Amino acid sequence: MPEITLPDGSRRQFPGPVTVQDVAASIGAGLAKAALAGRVDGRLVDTSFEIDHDASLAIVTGRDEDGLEVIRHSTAHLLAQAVKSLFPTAQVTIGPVVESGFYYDFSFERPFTPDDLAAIEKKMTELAERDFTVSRSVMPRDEAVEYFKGIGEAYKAEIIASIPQGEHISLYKQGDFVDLCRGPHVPSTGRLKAFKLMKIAGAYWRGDSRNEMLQRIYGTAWADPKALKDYLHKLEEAEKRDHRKIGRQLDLFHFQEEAPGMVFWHEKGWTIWQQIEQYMRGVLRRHGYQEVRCPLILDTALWRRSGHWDNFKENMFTTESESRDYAVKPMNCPGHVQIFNQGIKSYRDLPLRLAEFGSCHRNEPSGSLHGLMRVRAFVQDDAHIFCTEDQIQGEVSDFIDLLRRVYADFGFTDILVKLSTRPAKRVGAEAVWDRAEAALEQALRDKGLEFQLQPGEGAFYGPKIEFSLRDCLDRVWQCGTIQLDFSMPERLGAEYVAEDNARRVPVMLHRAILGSMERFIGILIEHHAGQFPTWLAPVQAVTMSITDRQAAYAREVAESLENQGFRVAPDLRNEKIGLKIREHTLQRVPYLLVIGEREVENRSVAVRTRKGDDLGAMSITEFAARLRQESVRLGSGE
RNA sequence: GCCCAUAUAGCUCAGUCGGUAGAGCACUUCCUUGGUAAGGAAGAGGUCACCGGUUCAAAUCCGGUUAUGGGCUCCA
Repeated sequence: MPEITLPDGSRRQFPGPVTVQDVAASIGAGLAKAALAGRVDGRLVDTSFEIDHDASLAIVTGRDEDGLEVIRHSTAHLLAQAVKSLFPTAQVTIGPVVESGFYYDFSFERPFTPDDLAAIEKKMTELAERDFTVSRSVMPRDEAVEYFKGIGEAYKAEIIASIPQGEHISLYKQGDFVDLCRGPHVPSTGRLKAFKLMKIAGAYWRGDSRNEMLQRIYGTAWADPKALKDYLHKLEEAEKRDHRKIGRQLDLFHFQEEAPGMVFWHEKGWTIWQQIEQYMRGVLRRHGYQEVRCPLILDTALWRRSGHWDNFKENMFTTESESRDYAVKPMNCPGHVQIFNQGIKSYRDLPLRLAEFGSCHRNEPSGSLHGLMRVRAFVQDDAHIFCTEDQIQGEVSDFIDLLRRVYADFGFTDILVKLSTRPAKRVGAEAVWDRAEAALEQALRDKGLEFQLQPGEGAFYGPKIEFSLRDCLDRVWQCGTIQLDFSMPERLGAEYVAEDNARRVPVMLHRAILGSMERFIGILIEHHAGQFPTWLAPVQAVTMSITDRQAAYAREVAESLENQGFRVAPDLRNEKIGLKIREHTLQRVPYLLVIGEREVENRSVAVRTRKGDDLGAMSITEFAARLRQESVRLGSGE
């Protein structure tokens, strides 16, 4: 006599074992039709799952996050079924759910083409309409290995063989297609009615670049056609915010073939850069940093001592002169240690914070370059803090606070935080790593910050906290970071005189707030869709004459505002005011100042915003006050 | 680096079966002096990414290189 407790707290008695489907049907026909899965005592199960004891149950439909996940997972199976049906020699591997969709990796003798993709999608629709029942069965591991070997699915057999012996594994069958899967799945393929295959890509078997390359098909799936349409529309909108597109439209920067992964900054893009750099200088000044500047190339011997040569020599640019070998710096830290090493440092000098807008070059893999986000030549807002072990906690804590204030000034509040711990390839003693990792974790916990743990993802010299932001397509890019380093100071001979007159090696913290200027500007462009806040806008206002008779006054107003430190340009062209408004609006200039006979007479300007709001006529002084209020470099660290 | 795709005017793109390249916008000149998102006319502009091959003939077909895009791997 199982008693089922539903999410609203109501209870239902059943005379004997019941399935999730039965319970849904007992509540209502509509729910029975919408049920995709169930959550029994917290565990996600198929609608065919039989409940034989008192339990809590939530019916999962397409409206739940869980339901959407089930739909996506089942659509991945539908994809595999379609591929096997059209291309019987293709072998299936894995097909998980990802953000807003799913993918499935196949091994096949030739690459899939866009035509194949269309044919596969058509076949999927057909298979969905035939409404195959999706049924679950269980098999001992060894039997499953033999089964998949028997039907020629070598990859599946390999995956199952890596599951511990003696365990039972579950299989799902729809039509004549059988796949290894933990489930749950939709009751039948007819429940899948809003999906689209998005793209074909290569992916290594088991994510290892030494393995063969499989063919990955990405798709998206939703509870209903409207949700699918909304999603596709959202993607189109996101494309309009692409920083590469806006960079061209707003004349901010360009790339060209002779300098792959290296940016040509145009005046307007460089103006934004300068605003950010000046803002950051203010931040550094108020927070006890000294700004320095080191050589761009250094003798290879120094990179050998720092350990970078062993780890990254294939990604470093090198040059040679008068039989001396140099490497172009990929990092600023060895340079900063050289500055620290000048003169004798006392514990009284610590913490010593050296900052640099450090120009770095890294020969990144050609396939990884991506607009401003991943480049080969970039500038880090880098700094290294030399301190004692006792000072770590406070420095890390202060840094996190500072970073969050700076990000807020740029309009970012949604920050992803990750803690990365010791990698396989590393330097330094285990006990040192233990302390370093504990220190970072403690700092995060003290702030009550949610973070994701990434075991094995740390730098070779120490663990790190990463702060990431998302681009217009929700791709995640690391920006800020703080990394502990107990190794490099020793390798490069840094030391200070302690209170007891002994020589000690300082701890070094590597940290960047924005990360790389290039990447940060890329994210900033997408975040604001090119509509930069006034304090960052390359051109803050344009004065526009209506006829040639107002040219002198329009020029005078622009000059007056320029002299007050604003970025204002006159547009005196012999064009209609409508055209000027259109062009400068498209250029996302925050304020458009219309100047006709009336304004000349009153010594005023008629102000229009890029959003189309008419603020009416005001005096130059009044407008300047408004501009001034919006142009102050924001408040970080005040 | 690996897989797939793409490369035509400053930008966005068209170019069928291989027969010496086209549109819109932008640009230049002229007309127009017009009050809140495109006034009109004329003109100029291309070694079809680069190298090689097939062919009487290549933007077009084939091979290679480079770059870009989407993924994968990597990311101090």
